[in-house]
Amino acid sequence: MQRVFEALSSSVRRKILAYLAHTELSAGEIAGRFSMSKPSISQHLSVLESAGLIVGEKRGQFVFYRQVEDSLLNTLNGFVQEACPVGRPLRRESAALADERRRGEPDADEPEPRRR
Amino acid sequence: MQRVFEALSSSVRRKILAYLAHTELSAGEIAGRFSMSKPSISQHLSVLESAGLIVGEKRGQFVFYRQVEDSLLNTLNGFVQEACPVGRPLRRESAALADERRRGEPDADEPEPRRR
DNA sequence: CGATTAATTAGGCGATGAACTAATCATTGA
DNA sequence: TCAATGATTAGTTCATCGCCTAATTAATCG
Repeated sequence: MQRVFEALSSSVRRKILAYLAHTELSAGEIAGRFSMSKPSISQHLSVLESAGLIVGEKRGQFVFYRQVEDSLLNTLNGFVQEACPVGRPLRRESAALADERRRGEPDADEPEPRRR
Repeated sequence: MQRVFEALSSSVRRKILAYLAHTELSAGEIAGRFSMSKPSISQHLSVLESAGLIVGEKRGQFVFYRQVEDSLLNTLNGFVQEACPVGRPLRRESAALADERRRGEPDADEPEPRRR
């Protein structure tokens, strides 16, 4: 999940995903759509691939990239469920928190007190 | 949109959102749950607020933060529409989710990011 | 009015990210 | 086999991020 959000934090990478939304493209074809060096784009592609958002397949001289459809949706879905108010049954932590707040009782979750 | 994804790229900030999923909390209450200085948390809160994901309201001595519910969902929705290969799978996923929720099904746990 | 508590601002510092050029690897085709 | 093309790896530079401590602003209370 960390890698996915990190990957999505770049507008270039989001744009690449948009380019790959409906077709596969070779690394060069992708790079050709940006005013940026090919190695830089290659780096972005590798970030996206590490995040499991796209996959590259080498065919002959070219590497064709395409989206891994499931993972994007699953990740967003997972996040929404965790952090969205209207999302479904509360994550334990948050539920406990809301509950505890109702009682006005503090608690130590994972943090340790900090000096100052 | 840029700011939103930037904000979400930090696990600390995502965790803050999770804490605020079902209740509001003061800056200090939030900071108390992390082993990190208050100024650092304050900075994270300001990033989240700049992204329009949360809002802080000063009441007396305290600043209470809560989520801005709409914007998070709208942003994710906008991105999904733009970058997802098909609109269909989303609906199917959503339908399955709703269905599953109707049955009171426990959730699949957080998937671990894959190695590569 | 001080003193205390909550929170933010300011400034500094190390780590990380993102870009480039140059070099290398792999495949194709004359 | 050798030149050309596609792509990645290596190595460098520069800006930004994220954390810290110290100082400042704002509100509460004796």
